[in-house]
Amino acid sequence: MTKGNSTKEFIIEKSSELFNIYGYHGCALSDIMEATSLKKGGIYNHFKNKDEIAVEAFNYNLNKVKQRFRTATAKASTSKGKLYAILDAFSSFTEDPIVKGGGCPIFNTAMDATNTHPELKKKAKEGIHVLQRYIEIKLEEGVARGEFKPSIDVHDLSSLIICTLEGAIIMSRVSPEHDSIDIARTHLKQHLQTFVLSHPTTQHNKKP
Amino acid sequence: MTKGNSTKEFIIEKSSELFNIYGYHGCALSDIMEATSLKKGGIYNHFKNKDEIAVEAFNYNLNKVKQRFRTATAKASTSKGKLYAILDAFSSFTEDPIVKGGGCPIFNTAMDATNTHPELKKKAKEGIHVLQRYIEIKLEEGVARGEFKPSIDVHDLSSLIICTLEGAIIMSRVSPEHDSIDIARTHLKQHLQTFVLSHPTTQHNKKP
Amino acid sequence: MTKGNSTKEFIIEKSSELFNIYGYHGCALSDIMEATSLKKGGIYNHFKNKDEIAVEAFNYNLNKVKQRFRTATAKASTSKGKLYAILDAFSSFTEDPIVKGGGCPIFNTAMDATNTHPELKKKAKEGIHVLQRYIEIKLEEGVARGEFKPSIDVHDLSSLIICTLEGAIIMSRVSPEHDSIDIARTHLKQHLQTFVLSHPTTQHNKKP
Amino acid sequence: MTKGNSTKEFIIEKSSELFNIYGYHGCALSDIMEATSLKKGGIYNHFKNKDEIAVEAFNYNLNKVKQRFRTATAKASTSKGKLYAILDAFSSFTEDPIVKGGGCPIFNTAMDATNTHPELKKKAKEGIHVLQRYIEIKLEEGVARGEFKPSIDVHDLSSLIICTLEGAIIMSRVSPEHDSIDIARTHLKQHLQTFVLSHPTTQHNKKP
DNA sequence: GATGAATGAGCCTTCATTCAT
DNA sequence: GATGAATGAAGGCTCATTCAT
Repeated sequence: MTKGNSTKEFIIEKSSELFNIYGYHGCALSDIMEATSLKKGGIYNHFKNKDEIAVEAFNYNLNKVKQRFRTATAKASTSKGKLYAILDAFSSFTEDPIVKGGGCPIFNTAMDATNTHPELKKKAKEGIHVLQRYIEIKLEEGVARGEFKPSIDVHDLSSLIICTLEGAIIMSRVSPEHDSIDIARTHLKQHLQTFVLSHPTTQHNKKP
Repeated sequence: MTKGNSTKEFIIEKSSELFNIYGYHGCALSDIMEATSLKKGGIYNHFKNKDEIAVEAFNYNLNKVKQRFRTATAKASTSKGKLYAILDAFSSFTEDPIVKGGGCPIFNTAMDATNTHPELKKKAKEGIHVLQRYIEIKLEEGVARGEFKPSIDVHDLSSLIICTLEGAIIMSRVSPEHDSIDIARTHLKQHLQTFVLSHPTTQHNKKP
Repeated sequence: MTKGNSTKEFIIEKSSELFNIYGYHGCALSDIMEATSLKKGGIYNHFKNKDEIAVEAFNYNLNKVKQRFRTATAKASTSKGKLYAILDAFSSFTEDPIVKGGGCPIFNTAMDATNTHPELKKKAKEGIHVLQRYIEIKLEEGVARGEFKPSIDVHDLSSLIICTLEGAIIMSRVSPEHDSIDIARTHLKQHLQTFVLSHPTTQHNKKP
Repeated sequence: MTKGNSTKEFIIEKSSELFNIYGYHGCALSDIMEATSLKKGGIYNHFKNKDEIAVEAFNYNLNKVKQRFRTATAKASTSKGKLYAILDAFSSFTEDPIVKGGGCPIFNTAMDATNTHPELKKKAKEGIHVLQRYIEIKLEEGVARGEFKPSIDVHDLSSLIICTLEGAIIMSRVSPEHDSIDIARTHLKQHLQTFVLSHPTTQHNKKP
């Protein structure tokens, strides 16, 4: 990696944190300058404008999210294991944040960019779609493997999983003292046990 | 109400939309000037700074949210009816937005203000707490009335309802073409039927 | 005149000099700030951008040019007198500049804006057209009054007068030690004597 | 010619167009980079700064102007022929521009550099002087050869020719739809016929 | 109560230039 | 001889805020 590339990568890394923390409008170039110890010109040598930095920073964060899910599912051999690993991966966003500022960078960007930055919003939307498709595929595989009931609606179920856990992540971000993410995860696991798994493990979930 | 007060109210109304659409940093005073057809001085006569407008605008939106829940639950006579009305009220955020810009203004503000505006974040957090407490009370009433099982954990259940539906509202805001909010609501109703209601109505939910 | 208007007028006056001296790109807002002792915001309260200042500054200078021609021709009662007054007015640009920086602000702007500022170029072009039309009218009047030969081509003659004198003004601006403007004026007067006036005064022009 | 020299020459060629089109302040180094497909360093290897490029670019254009006059006069054998060729050469600036951007690069630079770039202004002034001297010499030769009247003032006549035609060239640049250059040329030829040539050809010029 | 004029700080971006590689 | 990375200064413009009127 040349010096230029590593500097560019460095700017993206730092910016990816700043944008996740402060949002697009809340993160000024002067913040990036300070975080990177570079001057304006030094930054603009690598990007044609702030938008380009923001987009690349988003891609960087998106990859980190994907990576976390890939790593999590890779460890499991069964579809059930993979599905549970996905739930756990979502939960991990709270204890072990993907990026400084916390929460899920995809949803953070989605919220930040809606109504203010069409290009970034589009990227975030695509990110959500990728995430949902990732879960759908795991569900389809489970059905194909006979682990999950053929009657399940993979679209609806993946949507439900994302909404429930992303909602909980946001709530945890605002109220870290609450256990919203655990509640959400526990609930979803119970739901999967009851309605999705072909051969549910006998267990006693006390939480409704 | 004096003329001054009504002008102030007018500024708050307009600002409440702008802040919900663009966020704190994304909404400039010049936007408020344009929306109100007032000049700088005309606005600063009523507020000491932008923060004060933002806080009052948030309160204004928070009241609208509360009002919608109150109106919804008032129509129902049973606890189950009230609880279902709450779920429907959440869903209504998408078809019939509380405020221009869509979504839930409490969560919108929470996302926008975390890491950027401590005072506003605190207000949003309190708003979420009020919302959760409101649902808890309805659950407690249902238990007291024998409609809901005494075994339910009202804290966990209220948390789950909010996370699931707020997550879905955000997803709908970003991807309006998805039916995430209906999926979430249907799921929660099925869950309530199965695990919360003391005397569930017999019904055949096909969706898992 | 309100304070605002007088400030705006003041900015235009100062800018009209700066733009004539340095051109559009050569005159920075900081120059206008210094010349007016105002800060950026104070200037932008009166104009929406630099272009608007430049256009109004051009109009201001254009009016000064028109005024000089009007004043000059007003003193003469015959068409010949008016025409000669126009030639003298052009010459006066050199000894008694219309605006700081010298030359003719219309042609200065025309040169400055061609290829760099379409809107300003258009204004300058219109200014030249107005100037030419002004001379044409004086020529037509002279023909109508029987002072000028009916055979003259007012378009060609007005074009010739402007080109010759504007060319000389530019040359004087670059080489003030040369008498190019006098040479041009003398030549044109001789030409008018010989070819335009119906009843030329007998005189002995020694210059070819 | 070494590779370095040819690169330098290439930069000058490209820059000479850009400066003629946009002027000194209007032509950024980034424009030269784009036009030459060279990077910053590649340009600064050959010039110590932008000024040096501008000066060499001016010289380059000045040479092209000189060349056009030399070529034009070389074809004629009589002084009258050479003088008329000079007038035609001026006119050719409009139909067949010396350099992209049109007009006369000497006067373009003179207008651009007055008040903004002393060194460049001095070069332009020298260029005008060279041009005037060139015409004076042709006039003197004509007198010596008995073609032109001995009474003519070569200084005044050369000044008149330049002013008239350069003024017309500028006017053509701003208003290409006008025939200012033809009007100017026709006028000057008639003037030469009448007042300069020792043995004028009988002809009937209809234009005054 | 509302205006308009003014400010200072900050915004994103481009400038010409330098220099190690 | 050419590059790419970096800089400091300056570019035009918008920000939230103040205050005399």
